[in-house]
Amino acid sequence: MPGAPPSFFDRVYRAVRRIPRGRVATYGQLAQLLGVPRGARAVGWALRALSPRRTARVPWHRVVGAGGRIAPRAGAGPELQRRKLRQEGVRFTGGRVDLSRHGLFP
DNA sequence: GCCCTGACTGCTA
DNA sequence: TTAGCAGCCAGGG
Repeated sequence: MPGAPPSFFDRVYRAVRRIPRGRVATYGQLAQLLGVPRGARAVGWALRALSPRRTARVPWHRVVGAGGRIAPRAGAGPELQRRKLRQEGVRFTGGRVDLSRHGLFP
């Protein structure tokens, strides 16, 4: 809706929804896409503010930490996130996502 | 308008 | 390899 500038939250959600199935992006990458290279923390803050309703629409599980590490403080639990990613065909190596294969920017 | 919090990141010991 | 610290950004009280 023009005239209503999307807040930082909406931008984060939109960027997350752009992540194709079977791919993952890091907080830093998302922040960079939003024009805030060092706003990884802000991205985490936005995802944390996700409402249960939004959680079903936003593939939050496709967002991982630097190096493909699963955020240890994931709201729904790192196990659930890892499980969802595996269901999408994402491979884990040593408990980390292989960004070389599934990264948004391989 | 100030202070605190937070699902991060990178460096150093 | 693991642990701790400081820096960065945005929202809420």
